[in-house]
Amino acid sequence: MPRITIKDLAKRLNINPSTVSRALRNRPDVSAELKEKIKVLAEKLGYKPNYMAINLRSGKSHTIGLIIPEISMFFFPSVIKAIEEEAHNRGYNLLMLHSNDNLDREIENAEICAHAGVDGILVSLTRQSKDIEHFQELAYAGVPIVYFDKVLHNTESHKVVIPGLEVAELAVRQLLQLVKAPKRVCGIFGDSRLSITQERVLGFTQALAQAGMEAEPANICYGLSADDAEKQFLTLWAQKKKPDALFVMSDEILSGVLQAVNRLEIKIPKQLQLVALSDGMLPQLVPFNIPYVETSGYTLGKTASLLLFNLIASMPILPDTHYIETGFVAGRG
Amino acid sequence: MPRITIKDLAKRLNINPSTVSRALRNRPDVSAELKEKIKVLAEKLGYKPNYMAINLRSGKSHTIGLIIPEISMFFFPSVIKAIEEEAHNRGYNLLMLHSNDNLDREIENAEICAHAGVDGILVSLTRQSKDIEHFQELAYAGVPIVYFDKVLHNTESHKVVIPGLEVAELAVRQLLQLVKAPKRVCGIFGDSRLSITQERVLGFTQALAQAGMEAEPANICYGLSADDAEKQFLTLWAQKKKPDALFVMSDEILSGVLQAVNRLEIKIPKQLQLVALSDGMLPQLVPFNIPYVETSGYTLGKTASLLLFNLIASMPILPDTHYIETGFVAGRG
DNA sequence: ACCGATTGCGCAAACGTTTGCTGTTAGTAA
DNA sequence: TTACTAACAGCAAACGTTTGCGCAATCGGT
Repeated sequence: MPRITIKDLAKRLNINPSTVSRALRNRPDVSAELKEKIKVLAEKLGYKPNYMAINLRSGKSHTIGLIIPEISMFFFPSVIKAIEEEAHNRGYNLLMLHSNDNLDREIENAEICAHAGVDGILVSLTRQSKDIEHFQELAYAGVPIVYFDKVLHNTESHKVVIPGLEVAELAVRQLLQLVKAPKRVCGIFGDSRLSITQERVLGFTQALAQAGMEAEPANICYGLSADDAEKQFLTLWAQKKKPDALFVMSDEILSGVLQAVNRLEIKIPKQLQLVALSDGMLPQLVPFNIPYVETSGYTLGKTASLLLFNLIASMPILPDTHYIETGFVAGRG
Repeated sequence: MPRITIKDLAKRLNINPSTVSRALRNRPDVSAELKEKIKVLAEKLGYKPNYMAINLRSGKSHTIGLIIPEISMFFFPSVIKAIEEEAHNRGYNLLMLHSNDNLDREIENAEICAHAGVDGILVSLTRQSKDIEHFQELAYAGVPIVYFDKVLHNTESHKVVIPGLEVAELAVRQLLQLVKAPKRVCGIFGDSRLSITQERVLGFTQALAQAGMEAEPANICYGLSADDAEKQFLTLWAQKKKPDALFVMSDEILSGVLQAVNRLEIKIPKQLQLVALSDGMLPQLVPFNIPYVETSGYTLGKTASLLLFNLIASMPILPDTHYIETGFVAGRG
C-alpha cells in the first residue's frame, strides 16, 4: 500500500499539486470551496505529509539531537524526561545519541547531527573531551548548541550546569555541623578530568578551609565509576584512621559507597556520617538518613532545553553559563 | 557556509553529479583515476552526504523508533542502553518517543513514526492500550514492529517479554523456602490492567497453590506507581495480621515498599521476608538481603532489537512471543 | 579489419513538497 | 469602454541524491 501523496490528491481532483499544498497549508490564494474539497479528500484517503520531503525542502528537521556520554540509572532518566517534555510540547522529536564515554563516538554523533540536519543540539561531554572543535562546524552552520552538566568552561558557548562549587561547599558545611569534632573528613569524587569533579573538589576544600581544616590529598578519592568508587571507599575504610565524615559528589558515587557500606555492615550515621549531592531518589531507598544537596536532573534538563528552544527561535542570547537552583535536604529525622 | 553537495563537487570537476555519486559509492562504472580525484576533492572540501535527501530518495531513514510508556529510573536505562548499542552497531539512529502512559500520546507517536519514515519500531505499550490498531497502518506499510515488555498477548505480533508467570512462580517458591511457616504471604503488583501484572499474579497464585496455600484477594495488592505501592504496603502493614513474607513484582514497586520499610524501620528479613523481581541494582543498594529473580532490562532490550533488525533485514520470521532468560539470585548470605 | 563486448560517463527522471512566477478570469473604478 | 486590481490556479524549478538508459570510445577475439 503506497502512501498517499499530494500528487495523488492532485491527480484525483485534476488539479495541480501546488494548489493542494497551498490548500492544506491554509494559504489565502485557494478558494474556500476548493480548499474544503481538498481537505475532505485528504482526510478520506488518509493523507500524511512526508517529513523526509518536507525536511529536504525546508532544510529543517524538527528534530533535536541529544548527545550524552553515558546512560546512568540516576541522572539520565530525569534529564531525558525533562527534555522530552519540552521537545514534545513544541512538536520536536528527539534523536538519542550515546557517546559511551568515548570521544570518537562523540565526534561521530556530532556528524550524525549534521547529516540528520537537526535543528538544535543538547550535549553533555565525555570525560575525554578537551575541546569542542568537533561541534564548531555545526555551530558555524547555524545550529544552536547547548552544553549541559559536563561542559568545558574555557569555551565560549551556551552552558547549563549545576553550581558545583557552591553545592559541594554547602554540603560539606552541613556535614561539619553534623559531625562536631570529625576525626577524618573524606570526599569521594568522580573522574578528575571532569570539570564538574574539579569544581566539587574545590568546594570541598574551601568548606574545610573555612572551618579551619585542611583537605589532605589522602582524603580526596576519585572513582571512575560506581564500582571504582566502591573500591576507593574500601581502601579508605581499610586504613588505620577510618573516616567518620564522608562527602560523596553524586548518586553514582553514592551507589558504589552504599554497596561497600552494606557489605561491611557499617552503621550510618553512627560510624560514618554521609552527605551527598543527589537527585533525591537514592537517599530515600536506604534505611538510614543521608542528608544531601539536591541537584535535580529534571531541572537541569528543563533549563537546558528551554535555552535551546529559545536559541532555535532565534532569540538573541549571548553565550553564557547558567546555574540551576539547588537546595539542602536534611532528610528524615 | 552552505554545505558542500555532490553538485558542488561535480561543478568543480566539470563532470556530472551522477558520476560523483557513483564514485563515492564505489560503483564499478567509474574509472579508478577519476574515482580517486573525486574522493580527494570530497575529502578536501569536507563533503558530507545529506541524509534528508538520501532518505527521501530511498524511502528509508536509517532510524528506528522507540516508543515507551514511561521513563523509570529502573527499567528504562538498561533497556535503552541495549537498544542503543544494537542500533549504533548497525548504523541506525534512535528516535525516542515517550507516551507518558497515555494512549493518545502513543497514537501520536505511532503517527510520528509514520511521518518520519522509520525503518522499524520498538514499542512498549501503555496501560491504557487495549489493541494495537494504531500500529496496523505502519505494519501494512511494511514497517517491522517489535513489541516488548508491555505487550498485548491476544494479538498476532512480534513480542519479546519476561516470562512473568515463571519468574513470579520461581520467586514465590523461593520465598516459601525462606519462610518456613509463613503466617501471611502477600504480593504487591503493578497496574492490574497490564498483562505483565496479570501473569505475575497468576504465577504468585500458582506457587502458593503448589504449596497447598491459597492466595486470598486481600493478600494481593496493586500499586499504580512507586508511591502507590508504598501506600499499599502501609495499608497492609497497618492490618492486625501483618504479612511476614512479601513478593514484589518489580523494582518500581520495590522502591515504594523500601521507602515504607525505611520509614517504619521494619527489620528485614526478621520481621518481613522480601523477594522481588529486579534488574539487580536496587537490591545491592540496601543493607539487608533481598533475594530476587533477575529480569534484565538489558537482555530484554538486546533481544527485542536483535529481532527487530532481523525483521528489517527481511528475515522471514513468524509473529511469535519470545521469552528472555532469567535466574534466581539469592543475594548476600 | 570487423564484430561484439566492455568500460566510462552523461542525461534526465525520480523521491514529495514548496514557492516564485505567470496567466486567466472576474470584478471594480475611472 | 479602458485600465487596474484582486482572486485563483497552473507551471516549473528547487532541495540533494540515486539510477536506468543510452551513447561513445575502447578493447579483445576472430
